[in-house]
Amino acid sequence: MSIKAEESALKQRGISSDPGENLIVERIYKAVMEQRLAPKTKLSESLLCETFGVGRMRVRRALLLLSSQGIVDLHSNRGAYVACPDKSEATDVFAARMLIEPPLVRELAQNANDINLALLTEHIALEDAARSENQRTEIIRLSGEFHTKLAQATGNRFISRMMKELVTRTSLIVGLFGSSENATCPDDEHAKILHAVQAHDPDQAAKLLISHLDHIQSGLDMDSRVEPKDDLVTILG
Amino acid sequence: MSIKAEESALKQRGISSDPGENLIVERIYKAVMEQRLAPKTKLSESLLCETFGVGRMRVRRALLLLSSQGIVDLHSNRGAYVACPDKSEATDVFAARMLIEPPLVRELAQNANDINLALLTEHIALEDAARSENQRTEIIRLSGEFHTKLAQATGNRFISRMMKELVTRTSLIVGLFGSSENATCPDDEHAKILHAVQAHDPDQAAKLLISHLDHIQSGLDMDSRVEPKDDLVTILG
DNA sequence: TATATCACTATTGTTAACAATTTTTGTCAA
DNA sequence: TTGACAAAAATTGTTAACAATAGTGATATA
Repeated sequence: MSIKAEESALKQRGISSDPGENLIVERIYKAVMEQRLAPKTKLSESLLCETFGVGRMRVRRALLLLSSQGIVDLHSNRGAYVACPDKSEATDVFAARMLIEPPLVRELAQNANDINLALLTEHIALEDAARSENQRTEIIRLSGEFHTKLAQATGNRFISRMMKELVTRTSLIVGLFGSSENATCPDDEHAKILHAVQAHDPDQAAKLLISHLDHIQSGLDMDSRVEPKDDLVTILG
Repeated sequence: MSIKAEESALKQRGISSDPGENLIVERIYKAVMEQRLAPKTKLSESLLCETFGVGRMRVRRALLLLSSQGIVDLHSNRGAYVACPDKSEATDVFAARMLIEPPLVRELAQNANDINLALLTEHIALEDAARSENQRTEIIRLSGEFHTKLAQATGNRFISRMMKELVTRTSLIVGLFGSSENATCPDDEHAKILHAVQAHDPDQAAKLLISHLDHIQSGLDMDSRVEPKDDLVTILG
């Protein structure tokens, strides 16, 4: 299905009236979230044009947007590359999450909205399903998106956007520095956090969240390296 | 001084190797922060091209970046307009700030870095100066930027970016909904917050910050309206 | 006078050709 | 073989012409 077709399909449902580079952005975002696109992978304009069946203008706009979200780096006259966070950025990302997420779940535990909590329960079911079927990329993506959905449950668009950005960065970081074994944290931690939220226990929710983040961070080896690989057309298709 | 000249000047100092639409972005950002650019003001491409002496491409890239930061809204085939937050967005902005800023100043109060605190002291001096000289736009901008600099004092680039975005939005909101009298909060509140931070008193710092935000928010009248006006060339020059 | 329609203008969106830069390739000499 | 240099190719950056759309005003009609 071509981009244009998808776009007009969305338009009919009234979902998107804005330019269609969002689809390119979303696909690359998803590929990064699933760690199918390794850091430093080059995203050449011509390749993306062919892959998505779109003109160069769209691709360039998409790359600019992705760069403003920190997902790709633009090097003048040299093109776009998947962002490659270093140790110091990794530190910042986790520090930021440690700052924001505890008050976030505290807030949720206090002002629980049943509908949104139901969505989270549903999400955890998806995670479990993916885990039991051993779908690596799904597990990775859903695992990150749990935190995004926590933020969405507040109903606050700014908090949602911030968390989405931080989670995406985290995905890059885990891909870069994560030792292969715990790339997938063997998690019921998400479920426990959700339970604490549902039990209206802010302290417990915050405590579990902090140890969850600690757990993820301590599973990183800041001296690992990974090489870009694979075929872009396959990855993004 | 033309954009190109400014840009190469920056380049020489090694500050910016990326495309020069950043300068356009920064100028519009600043104009918004100083409430010289009212919400809904149209930012036409041709006018911006002339104003900044730049091609259409640069302008369009700048507008796209500004839209990704929520500073302008892009309407398909109709152009770019300064963002006009509604009541619900205003609520979200303050809720987000209430969530993030208290832990932020707590963190600062605990891990105070003398150099960064000195910068904040300096900033407050600037605010005082602007106030005593009655420089309206300076006061407004500096007043907002105090919070941005609080975030910068953490040394965490993500926290800084988030706060910068929230503060910018706040500026738009205060411009829209702020009753004219307290457009400038008669502030020693910033100084008090800083003192609490310097005294390593997280609780007090957080408490003062919360009441400060409450103060700003309660000074808003959610039924006000403002009309776009003035000459863009003057505003941005 | 009010309203609807149509042509016109102004503005934005898109494309394709061109320019500039980087990367690669090939050649030659040490 | 290695290194430096130069030409060629590939890629990105820019510009300008063209297409499409929305806004404006005039005209005609009820």
